[in-house]
Amino acid sequence: MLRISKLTDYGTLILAHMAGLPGRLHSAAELAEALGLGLPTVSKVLKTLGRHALVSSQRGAHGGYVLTRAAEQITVADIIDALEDQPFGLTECSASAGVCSMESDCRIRDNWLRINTVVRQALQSVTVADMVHPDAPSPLARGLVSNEPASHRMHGPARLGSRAAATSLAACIPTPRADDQEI
Amino acid sequence: MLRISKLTDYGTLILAHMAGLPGRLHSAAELAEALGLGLPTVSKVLKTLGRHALVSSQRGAHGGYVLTRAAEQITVADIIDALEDQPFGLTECSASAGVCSMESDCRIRDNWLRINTVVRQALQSVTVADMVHPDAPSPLARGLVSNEPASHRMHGPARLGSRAAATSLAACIPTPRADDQEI
DNA sequence: CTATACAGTACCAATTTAGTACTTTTAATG
DNA sequence: CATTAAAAGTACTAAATTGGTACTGTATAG
Repeated sequence: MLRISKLTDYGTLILAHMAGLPGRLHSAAELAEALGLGLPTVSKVLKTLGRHALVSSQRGAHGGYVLTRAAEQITVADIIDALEDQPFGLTECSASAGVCSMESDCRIRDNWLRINTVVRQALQSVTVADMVHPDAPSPLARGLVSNEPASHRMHGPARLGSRAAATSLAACIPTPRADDQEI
Repeated sequence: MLRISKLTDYGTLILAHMAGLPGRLHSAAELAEALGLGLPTVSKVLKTLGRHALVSSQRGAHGGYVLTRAAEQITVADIIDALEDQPFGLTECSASAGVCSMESDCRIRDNWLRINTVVRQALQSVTVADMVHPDAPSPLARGLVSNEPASHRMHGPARLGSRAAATSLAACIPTPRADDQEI
């Protein structure tokens, strides 16, 4: 139904909460309490996030979890990759391969692959840090086209400068059409 | 799991196939045969598409379905809206309202709303016609930034010229980050 | 008036997802 | 070194969603 799973949603909540008090250890119990979620559930999410190296854990008494990277460097796409078990892709045939039945030479598939790319890029453009800071407008809102990206965006590795011309999603409004309805 | 349902996928196949032979009536049986799908399933999809006015039906002997609009004016977003029963939105709280439990003042939600918008725009930018024509590169691929949009794109209503500066999704590569992994 | 084809409803089966329980391992601390 | 706090791992149950089918009704062409 084109939804992320609840666990993934919890993941964003948990990481955002942890990002609010950086450097500190957060026990699963503390997070469950703060977010109003069940302890086993929070625990499960954190374990998975740990397995994907988004948080690291300290076992034993006074243990807990910490973010392994700065909140600015954890994207929504990362969280989805960690918590959704199937590989990313809006359709089965575009996520995996060779499942498409027949006919139409599957030009369709090519289009899904492209759509996937765009969707994924949208998800990669939002970080946990964006979720936390109330003041800073989200990257989707602020005009990133101005060649001065938000400062906290600077210390990520691999910022392909080559595509600097179009870093804004807000500015990226593809031609809307006919029955433009509310979201 | 961030997937569209199979029925929605079938919907794109069916509509694309119909778009290949425009003006003609297509019976559910014919489509099922051509696409290698079960007749009841195809029938179900077509009924739903009919209810959402993407196809119209002719009952009785030699009846069948036709597209109600030009293939250029049916977007992937339209198909999703018709066939997925829940309202569009990547998270429950961003699709509906007032389900968010507590805490964090839900700045999170705002961000999801924005992400939704971008994703939806991507889905709105691809039409059934794009799925069919093998030669014409998809709008996601071709550089729409060039101020001459593909001709078939012209007869849609409401083409907000004001945003003409950035009509390309391909050009819209938001700053990629750290662990850029394959899709 | 019969055959064909859509319309609607309801149902069943299978998959996915969410949440829970229980056991094991690790580390801090008195 | 025993106790306690906390994560790790595994497995299971229950609920929700999805996909597919069956059956009954209605319209139309010939």
